Amino acid sequence: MSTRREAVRQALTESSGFRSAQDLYADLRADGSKIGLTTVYRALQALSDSGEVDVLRTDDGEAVYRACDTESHHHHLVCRTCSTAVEIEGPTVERWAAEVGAKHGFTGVTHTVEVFGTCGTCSRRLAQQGSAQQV
Amino acid sequence: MSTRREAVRQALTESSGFRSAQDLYADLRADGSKIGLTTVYRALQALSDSGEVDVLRTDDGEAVYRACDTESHHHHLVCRTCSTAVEIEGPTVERWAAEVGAKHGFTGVTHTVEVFGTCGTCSRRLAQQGSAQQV
DNA sequence: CCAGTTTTGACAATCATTTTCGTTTTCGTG
DNA sequence: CACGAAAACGAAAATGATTGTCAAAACTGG
Repeated sequence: MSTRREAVRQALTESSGFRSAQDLYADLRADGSKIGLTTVYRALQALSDSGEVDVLRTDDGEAVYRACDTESHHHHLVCRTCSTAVEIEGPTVERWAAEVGAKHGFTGVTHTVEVFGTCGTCSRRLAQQGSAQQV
Repeated sequence: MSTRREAVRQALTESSGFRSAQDLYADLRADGSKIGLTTVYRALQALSDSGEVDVLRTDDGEAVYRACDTESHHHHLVCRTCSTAVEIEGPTVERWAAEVGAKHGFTGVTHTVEVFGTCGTCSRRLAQQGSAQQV
């Protein structure tokens, strides 16, 4: 609804990867916005509550957000270097998780699955830098 | 090596679920130990570096640890209520993750997979409380 | 333009985790 | 056993992301 929240959603949409609240705040300020950090957090909270953005935690516990194309259940293939993410479906995994849960008598089974790696672009760039010392 | 680290490992082994550093610190102090919080963090850091314990992040970003039976790659089926965890293998998932990564040109592909649910014991208890109002 | 509600943002407060740094233990060696 | 270096400790301060507080600003219907 509000303009601010829209601005945050917009900033998030401009990136194909996951961004942290602090990142987005920096982006928006860099673009000249006078938005406050608190508002960015509030907007992200609202957006994730409504399912409009996906959230996940980095290894050091920081929350990162992404505006995905689909709001239906999916997972991500994330580049460790540039953080770009590809949305992936995994019917195989969905079934597997449900079965594993049931087999052990668990109810209300859900799961989190994220795949990490180095995307093609970053792989090539890193390989070049590694061999030719082009810094 | 050190006695303190051994105490932390021990405290962790006594639980079948994931515990946070703060939890373990409280446990140890409750048992009369004079260990410091800093040491608990250091021990957990060392233990996870050496692969002796598994770490994952809760939804609110807190790090939780578990002393698993095997040091080889595996995943967990975790109870949302009591945090008890079962170690699970998922050859299907391993293959799937590798394929997905390769298909999109990613290299050095890894993945995180955790399954959550309510374990049988907790399910029954919650069901009873729900129907009979036995609080 | 006005009273009331919602949104905002500066600043303070939280809380897990990390650093810092002086003290205590552990250990190898003479 | 004694001694000094190195490793381990722990209390307290620092850090950094996130949340709470609260007064000012923007928006609403009338």
